[in-house]
Amino acid sequence: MPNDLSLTAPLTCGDCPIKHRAVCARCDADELHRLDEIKYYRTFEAGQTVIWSGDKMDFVGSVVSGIATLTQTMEDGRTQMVGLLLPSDFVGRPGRDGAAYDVVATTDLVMCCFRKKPFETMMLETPHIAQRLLEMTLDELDAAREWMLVLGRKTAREKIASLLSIIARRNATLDLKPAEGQLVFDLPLTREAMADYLGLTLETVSRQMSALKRDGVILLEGKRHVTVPDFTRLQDEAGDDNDGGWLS
Amino acid sequence: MPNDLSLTAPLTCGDCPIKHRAVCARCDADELHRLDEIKYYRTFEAGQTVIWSGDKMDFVGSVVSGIATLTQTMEDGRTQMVGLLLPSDFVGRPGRDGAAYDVVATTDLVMCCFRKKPFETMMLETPHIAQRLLEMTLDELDAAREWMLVLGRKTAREKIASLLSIIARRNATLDLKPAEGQLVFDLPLTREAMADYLGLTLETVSRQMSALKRDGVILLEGKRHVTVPDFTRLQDEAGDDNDGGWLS
DNA sequence: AGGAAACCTTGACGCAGATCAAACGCGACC
DNA sequence: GGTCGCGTTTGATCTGCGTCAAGGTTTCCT
Repeated sequence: MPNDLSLTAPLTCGDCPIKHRAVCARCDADELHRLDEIKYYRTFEAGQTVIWSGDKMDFVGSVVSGIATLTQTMEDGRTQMVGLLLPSDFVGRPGRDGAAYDVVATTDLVMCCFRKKPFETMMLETPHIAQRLLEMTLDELDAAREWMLVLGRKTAREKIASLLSIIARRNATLDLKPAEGQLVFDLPLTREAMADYLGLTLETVSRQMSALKRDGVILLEGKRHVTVPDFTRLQDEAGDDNDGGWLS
Repeated sequence: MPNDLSLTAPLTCGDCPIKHRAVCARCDADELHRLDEIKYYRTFEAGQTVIWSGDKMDFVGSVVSGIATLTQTMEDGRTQMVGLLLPSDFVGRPGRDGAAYDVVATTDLVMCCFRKKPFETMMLETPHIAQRLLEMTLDELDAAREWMLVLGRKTAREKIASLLSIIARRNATLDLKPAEGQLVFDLPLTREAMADYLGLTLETVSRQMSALKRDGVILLEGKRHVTVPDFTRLQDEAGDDNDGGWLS
């Protein structure tokens, strides 16, 4: 039950400097070597756009470090974030030429890219890669659908809680203070980016963050440093899609 | 640019009685034959639940006729539809045992099913199937993300327009009256199901339908028979994600 | 035909969140 | 130090949609 908008195991490749959270058991040395041959790295500064929606996209790849967002924009300027790319997440779509969304680096970003054509031909030759990619895509689909529930049916406070849960869970290994059952992390998003993700305005996000702090649900030091209760740890049985349950 | 929550080309199989909207060019007779060997049909009545979220799911398959919905429900009863399954759409997830959503037949429904285990082993042996499935899943992902924009940023009126557009486009070949640039079809959803899809209440859906009718944007005969302007035909160049543009 | 159960429409009212507006904190740069 | 710009907070007000409630239609059952 992937509760996370971008919780997908990465494609493994030879010498990427990230610690992959999951490894594809089926990959053998040959495939890794061949992936290494067609890959290269790109770096972006915070705020830079990686790809514009509609642009020709000649690579696929995954995030090595930093954070990027996928957003859609309407003609009148309303925007909705449709995905959050954290380290090890995959971007791009074998078989499609144009990008479907804007991809923007919200922090400094390093991506491990594969040129699309050779990647595609390799996919045709090595079934494992297509199967791995299918698994990852299905996880993303689950995550997108879970987010539809958040967008369609949750209150502002619940939306914030859902987002903080996701980010906290992804960063858990880095910043966990296990003794206290709390997760501590730095928000990698501005209030505006949070609002774009949650289908809210930045003012509402700010107000609800203040409210959660006032109510003692979360701790805020400065604007970005957050402490949230770790419910995956404290009450693990209930399972399901209660997003922490930390609302009143 | 798939503008449609469930616009995916089907997996081909030998003798399904549906007219597949797209055919997998790579499938050869062998594969079709093998698919035929492990498949069977199931029928459901309107209102029946195909699978409950969390249940063990021992098959995958696609819709032959009728309409089904994928919905998620929170503990307190709030529900959000996360997918609409029209004829030729695929359900199920090779590699996962439990169903992630409730699947409910909203009309009488015929499904063409494949037992999951043999389907999976076949997928391992025939790469084309995994690749076809990947394409379909990527289309679904695009559709889900487009729906996130609808849920997060559109007004009630726009949401209704988006939904009617999608259904009209899927049914276009059936009910098109090309001379007049209009699409005519019968709504296969109750007001409540529409509300669940759009993140609204059924009252709001009803009011907005009445308003669109009053404003002359759509025609309603009875509660279900609808005529909408066909903007994909009238103003095709602008393209993009203007959902018909029939507001104001 | 009568009655019940779905399904749909319409009205009155209230509230969550949007909008408009002002001001604060903080780092960067002169 | 001053001031510019950006991100953020907070307040006042407005409004779209939810909520509650009543009544209408259609279909189906006895």
